[in-house]
Amino acid sequence: MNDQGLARLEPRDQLRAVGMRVTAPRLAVLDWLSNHPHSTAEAIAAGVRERLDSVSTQAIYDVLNACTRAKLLRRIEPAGHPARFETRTADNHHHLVCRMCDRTEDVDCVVGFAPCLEPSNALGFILDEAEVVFWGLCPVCAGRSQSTNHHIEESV
Amino acid sequence: MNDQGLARLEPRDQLRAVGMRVTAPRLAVLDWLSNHPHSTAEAIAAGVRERLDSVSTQAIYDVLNACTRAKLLRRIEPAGHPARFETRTADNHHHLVCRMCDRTEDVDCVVGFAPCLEPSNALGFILDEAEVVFWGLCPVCAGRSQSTNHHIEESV
DNA sequence: CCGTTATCTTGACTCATTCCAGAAAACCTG
DNA sequence: CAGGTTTTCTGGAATGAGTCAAGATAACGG
Repeated sequence: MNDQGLARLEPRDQLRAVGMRVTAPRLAVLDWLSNHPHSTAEAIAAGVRERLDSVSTQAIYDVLNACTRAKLLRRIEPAGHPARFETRTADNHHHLVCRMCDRTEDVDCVVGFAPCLEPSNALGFILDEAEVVFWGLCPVCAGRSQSTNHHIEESV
Repeated sequence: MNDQGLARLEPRDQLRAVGMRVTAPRLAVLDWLSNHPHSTAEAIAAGVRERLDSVSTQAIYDVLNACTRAKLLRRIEPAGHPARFETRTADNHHHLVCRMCDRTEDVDCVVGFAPCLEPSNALGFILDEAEVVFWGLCPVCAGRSQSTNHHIEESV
């Protein structure tokens, strides 16, 4: 079973495939994330509690850590933000993050499969991952900040 | 005065150039960082206290934040690690981080000046920075982990 | 040298996350 | 499908990195 295959399974079978026990909190977390990628632990906890009505915060963190270790989830940690999680683990894709509203979106590799995985000079390091975060403003915030600036300019 | 020029000035003159007051904690932090790039706030505090014998932790954070805002310093925050600071701010270079010992080194842009600053599809985001972190093992840790594995294989 | 204003000190506090010990539940086994 | 093992979950305390706030101190501009 390769990673690509794993992603197509139901949460229940994904857990079985990596030898993890099937529990309600795990199913709920995986299910929530498949519909709400890039959620924080807090948002996931809120979503999971909507349908399980009682899950400890610690359980959420345990589930996220166990699934990340088992490669069912991927954790991203944009500078200055709490960690976010996603179910898309099969490829080394990257992220766009809005500096204003924190909206986070996927972007495919810039150059073929592993972009930039060969830096100009690796100084002897043995690399296993190239993590790329593009920072900027999402279309909504870009529009808003422009109109805000406009407003400020007018009122000065 | 452009950014390249700033970098060549003494700390005292860098501060003056951006209109900040010259204080002992600021001089000590800038001086320490020019000799110890990629230090954490804690390491910087320790270094600064060696020659100032009394600086509050809050002062260290204030200095780091003020200088980062003024672009005299750049802050990098590798996932799962406390923030690190460096004086090299004139270019958009990237970093190698060792997963084992946290050693952090600079690498130049992979492709020309702003590598990857154009993702395949920016989804309408207006980007201002492409942050790249290469994760792996530094030469020392790679050597050590290889000999460790060897040892394990032998002992099994 | 003085006044203004930025900076520093001290100490409380937040946030995201982890650690711990015991209770509960999932899986294997017969 | 009951019993035993082992993993996972609960509840509560604790951690690390960093921020907030109020008053004391010290840079700079005149």
